[in-house]
Amino acid sequence: MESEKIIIDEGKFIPHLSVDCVIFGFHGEQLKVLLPKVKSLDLWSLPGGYVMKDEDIEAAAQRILEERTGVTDIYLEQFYIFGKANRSTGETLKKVLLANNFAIDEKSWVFERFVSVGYYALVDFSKVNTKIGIYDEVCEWHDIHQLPDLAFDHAEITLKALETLRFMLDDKLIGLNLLPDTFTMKELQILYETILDKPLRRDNFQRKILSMGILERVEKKFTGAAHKAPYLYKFIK
Amino acid sequence: MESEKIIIDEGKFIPHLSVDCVIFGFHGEQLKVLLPKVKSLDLWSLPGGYVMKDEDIEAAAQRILEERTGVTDIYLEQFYIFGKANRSTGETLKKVLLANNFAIDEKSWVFERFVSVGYYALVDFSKVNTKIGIYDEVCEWHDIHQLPDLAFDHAEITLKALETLRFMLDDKLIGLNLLPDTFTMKELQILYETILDKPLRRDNFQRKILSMGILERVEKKFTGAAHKAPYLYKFIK
DNA sequence: CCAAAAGTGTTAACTGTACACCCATGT
DNA sequence: ACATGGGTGTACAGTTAACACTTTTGG
Repeated sequence: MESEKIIIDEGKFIPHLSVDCVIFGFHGEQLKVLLPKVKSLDLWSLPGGYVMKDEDIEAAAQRILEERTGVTDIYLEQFYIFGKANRSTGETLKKVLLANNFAIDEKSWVFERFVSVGYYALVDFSKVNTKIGIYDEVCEWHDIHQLPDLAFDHAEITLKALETLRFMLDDKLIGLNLLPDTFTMKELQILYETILDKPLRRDNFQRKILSMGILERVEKKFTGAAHKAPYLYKFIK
Repeated sequence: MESEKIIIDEGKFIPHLSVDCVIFGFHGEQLKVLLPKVKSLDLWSLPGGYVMKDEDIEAAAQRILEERTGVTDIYLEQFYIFGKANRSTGETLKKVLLANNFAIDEKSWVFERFVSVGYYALVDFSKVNTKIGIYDEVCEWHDIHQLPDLAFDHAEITLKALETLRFMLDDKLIGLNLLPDTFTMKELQILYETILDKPLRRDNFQRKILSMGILERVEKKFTGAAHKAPYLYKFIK
């Protein structure tokens, strides 16, 4: 089945440089990561891409995120640059291109050594419409504790992203980016417990969060359950 | 004075990528940064360089640091990647090359957009023998509070390095890398006060540091001053 | 009226800060 | 002996963690 090959315009991009995104979401009391799977291959990887020659790196990350989630203005943070000379091999990428009927130029930089900028993103799970990329068969959410084998050093990148997320969590209450616009204190607590992977005390957690003065009580949420209705909160400003 | 031009071998390096190092030292109760000044131009910048095509980025940073300080195994940490599309201009570099009798290839990537990986390094001031780079006239220590104007966005990079250093200081007692092998508690305290730019209590500082259990008392240091001789400490392990 | 979970008052434990005193040293 | 700075005991304050009680909801 030889058909016309598809050619990528490598001249548009900064050679040897890529952006990889660890996209976190929260659903069903689980912390999830959005992962595409390459067409025809049993190969999962982080959503990533190249940086255009006149594009800010952060803009490239935003572009890649929008392509996969359909969401604009995503919360994201650069967390590390992965620069080991032997961290990737061109062989894997060649398999990907072959499986997708792309032309392979053996001399291209895309098969050589890569430096990758790691970004982590926090998105409201309910707002995301996952989209597959040009090489992908599917793009799915995976439980952080049950990730498939990942290509290259993407498992290491994911782990470092998670560690950074944990480290930064208290600082700025960034976890809110993973929740819908309004939420109960219980939901926020479960989110924190999930990310930190340890139980928190209900009473003290509530006080600590409220003492930051960045949440506003909106209304009561009647769940139909046989207990006091919790308040809904939203982020101020 | 037209002589034979010097040509750099750009093919050795990853294009559009550079490493910039903020080298911290401590001397005379002042926090210092090591800065080279370009020959014939009134232009100060951070020590930096390119990454060879088969070289780990961190190895590149180590190489750049060794070239300037003569010290091996320097403590260094990657702290940020600076990736704005318009952060540098080729014009400044052209002036530098002109002033140094280097050949200029107008089409070279070195005059285009750069992505720079920022590393900060902590060195024992007394072990450093500063060396000038190929474009430099001098390479000198500058007080962090009295920096000259810096080229490109190097002032911003330096500030971010300092902020990161302050943020990380408590975590791992990394400040020790700025001192000689043995030191008094007073010296360590002054170092911390200098970095954090605020006074600390002598008694509580001593207890806090010792409670970390990573310092060992070595011997007393008789200074010849009319007071109790302080202990010398060294880092355990 | 009861069970379940939300919200809050109170207390205990811990940590960090401040003050004090004693010790060693050279003049 | 005394002035100077190092080392440490202790008390106070502020913060965080633990416990307990009250409130609200639907069965």
